[in-house]
Amino acid sequence: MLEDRKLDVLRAIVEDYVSTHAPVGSKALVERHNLGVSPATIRNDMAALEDEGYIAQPHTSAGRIPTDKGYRLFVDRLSSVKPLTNAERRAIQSFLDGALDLDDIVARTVRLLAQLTRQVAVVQYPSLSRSSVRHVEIVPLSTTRLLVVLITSTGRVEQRVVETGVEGSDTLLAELRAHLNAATVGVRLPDAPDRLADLPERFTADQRPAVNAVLSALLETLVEEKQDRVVMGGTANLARFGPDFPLSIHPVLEALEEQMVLLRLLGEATEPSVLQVRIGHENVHEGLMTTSVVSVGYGTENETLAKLGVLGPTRMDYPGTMGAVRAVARYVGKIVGEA
Amino acid sequence: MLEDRKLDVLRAIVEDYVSTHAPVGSKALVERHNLGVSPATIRNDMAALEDEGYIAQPHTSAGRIPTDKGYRLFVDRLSSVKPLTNAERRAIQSFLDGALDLDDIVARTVRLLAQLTRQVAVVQYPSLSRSSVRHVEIVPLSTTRLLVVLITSTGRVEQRVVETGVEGSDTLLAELRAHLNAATVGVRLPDAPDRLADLPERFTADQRPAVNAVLSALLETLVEEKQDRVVMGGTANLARFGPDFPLSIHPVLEALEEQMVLLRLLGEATEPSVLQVRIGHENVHEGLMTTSVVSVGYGTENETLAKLGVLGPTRMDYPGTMGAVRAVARYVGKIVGEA
DNA sequence: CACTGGCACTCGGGGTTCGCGAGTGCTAGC
DNA sequence: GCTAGCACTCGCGAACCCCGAGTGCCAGTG
Repeated sequence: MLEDRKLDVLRAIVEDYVSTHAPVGSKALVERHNLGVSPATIRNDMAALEDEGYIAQPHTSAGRIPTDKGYRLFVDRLSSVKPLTNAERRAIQSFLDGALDLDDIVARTVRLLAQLTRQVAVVQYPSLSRSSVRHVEIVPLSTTRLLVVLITSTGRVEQRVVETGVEGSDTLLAELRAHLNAATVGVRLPDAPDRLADLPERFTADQRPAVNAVLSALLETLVEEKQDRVVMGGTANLARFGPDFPLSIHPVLEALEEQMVLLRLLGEATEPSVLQVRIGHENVHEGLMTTSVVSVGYGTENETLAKLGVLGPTRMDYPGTMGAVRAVARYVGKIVGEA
Repeated sequence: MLEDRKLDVLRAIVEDYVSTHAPVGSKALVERHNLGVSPATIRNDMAALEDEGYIAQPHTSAGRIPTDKGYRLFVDRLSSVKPLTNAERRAIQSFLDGALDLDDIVARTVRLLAQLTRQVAVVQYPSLSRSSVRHVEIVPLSTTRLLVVLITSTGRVEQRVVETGVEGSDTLLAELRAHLNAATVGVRLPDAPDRLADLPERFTADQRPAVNAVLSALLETLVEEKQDRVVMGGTANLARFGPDFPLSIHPVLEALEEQMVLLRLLGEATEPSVLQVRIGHENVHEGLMTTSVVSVGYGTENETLAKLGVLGPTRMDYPGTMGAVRAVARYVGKIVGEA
C-alpha cells in the first residue's frame, strides 16, 4: 500500500516536472493529482523517495526534481509507451511515402522525427553488412581509370574510382563485370570477399594488374561499411530545451557533430521494436550527461538494419517520445524492407 | 586629411570591437592604436561617424559599436583579405587530399571551413547543370524493375528505381544502354534531354513502354538538379558567438535547417574567387539579420560549379574569414576540377 | 582652424540589501 | 498511519545605490 503510493508520487513528480519544468512541491502535487491524502503525508513519502535516491531538491527549501535514477524507474515501471493518434500516424505515412531514393528516405525520417518529438533526431543509414549485393558495375572513365559501382539490396550505391595503370579493353571489362556479378550477386556483403578469392586465377597474367586493382577497390567498399553514416537534424530544438539549458548547449552541439559519438549514441543493435532509453549519466559521453536518448532498431521483421532515435533533455516526455520513435521506426522499417 | 583620419578611426573601432567584443570608447582607442591625437579629437570624429550612420552607441553613455553600414564600408574600403599562413595552407591541403569520393570531399570541406573560421560552414554540392554525362547504366533489379544510374563528370552518381510494368529482355537493355550512352555521354546535363528526344522512335512499339519508363526517369534525374544539395557544419560554433548571442540562437538554427534558406544564403553564382559578403540586414532572412555571410564560388578556372561559405556574427573577423573562405574554395575547386 | 584639456553630466552594470513566499521537517494529536 | 500546525530555511526578484567609463561642450592654444 505504502509502496504503491510512493510510486504514484514519483510518477506524479516526474509528470509534473516534465510539463511545468519547475521543482514540484507537496502542495502542488496533491492539488493537481487526486491522491486522496494531505500534503504532509506526501512529504513523508517524498522524504523516503529522496533517501532512496529517486528525487532530489536543488536547494534546501525548494520542491523536488527527479534524479536520473527516478527517471529510470519511471521509464521501467511507471509509464507505458504512448501510442500515436491516428492523425499522427497519417502524418508519418504521408511524410515518408513519396521518397524513392534512400538518401531521401533517411533525410525525411530525420525531419519527421525532429518535428514529431521536437527534439534532436538521429538516423543511421541501413547497414551494408546486413544487406546483399544486387549488382556490380564497372564504368570506364578514361583509358586507365575506372569507376567501380556497388549496388546493394537496400538501394545503397557505393562508388570508387580506380587507377589501373594499364589500358583495359572493353572485352576484359565485360568479362570482369560478368565474373564479379556471377560471384557476388545475392550474397551478403560480409560473405562476398570469400566468393571473390579465386577471381584473379580466372584471368591471364597480363590482365591481373587491372583485375587486382578493381578487386581491391571493390573489397574495400564491401568491408568499409562506409563508416556507418549517421544523419542528424532538429538541432534547433536544442535551443528550445529551456533557458537553463543554453549554458550547456555548446558541449552538446559539439558532441553531436562527431560521427562516432552519434553512432555510439544509438547504442548496440537490438531487435527491431525494442526501445532503448539512456538517461543522463547512463550516456558515457561527457557532454551528454544532462540528456537522454531514446533509440530503437529498424529493419525487416527479423533483422535490424540500423538504428534511429532522438536526443533530448533528461526531463523529456518519455511516453510520448517513445511512442513517436517506435512508430517512425516501424514505418521506416517497412519502407526500407520492401525497397 | 580629416576624411582620412575618420576612416582610420572607423577601422580601429571595427577591429577593436571585433576582438574585444565590447563597445569601444575614445580613450581606449587612442591607447591601443597610435593615432597621434587626443581623445577629444577622436570624439569629434566619432560624433561625425555616428551622424553618418557608420557607428552607434548602444546606450547613451557607452562606447560605440559599428553599424552594418560601418562594417560594409570596412569590408569594401578599409580592409584587405588576409592571406593564410603557410601552415594553414598545408593544413588545408593535407585535410582535403585523400578524399576520393565526392561526398567525402564535401564533408571534409565543411569540417575544414568550420574549424578554420570557427564559424558555421555551408557547402553546396557541385551543380549538375554545369557538369556533363559520363555514363548511364541500367541494372535489372527484378523482372519488371530497373535501376537507372547516372554518373556525371563531377563524380556524382544519381540513381532511380523504375517500375516498367513489363518484362524486359537482356538484349533490349543492352541496346537501350548503348543508345543512351551514345546519345548523352560528354553532353552537358541541361542539353541531354534534347539528344534523347528521338530515342523512342528507334525501338519497336512493344518495346516502347519500357523505354519510355526508363527515359522519363532519366530525364527527371537530369532536370531535377537534386534540389542542389547543401551541407552544413560547425553549428557548435554558434554557441561560441558570445553569451549575448544565445538569445537569438534559436531562429538562426531554425533557418539553417532549411535547405532553401541555405541555398539562398550562398547567394547568386559569381565567378570563382569573387568573394561575396552579406552583412546583417543585407541577408533577407529574418532570423539571420544579426549574422554575416561570406561566400564564394568554386570550380574550374572559368566556371563556377557551386558555392561555399561561412556564417557568423556580424562582428566577425572579416579579413581572416575572407582569406580562409577564398583559400578553401581554391583548393576545393582544384580538386573538383581535376576529379 | 584644427586640436586639446577640462568639466559637468549621463546612465548601464554590478554589488548589496531585503522581504516574500514556497517549501520543508518535526511534533503532537486524531 | 495520517493530519494539522508551526517554526524554520533560503532562493529569487525588486529595490537601491554607487562607481566609473564615456560623452558633449566650451574655452583656450599653436
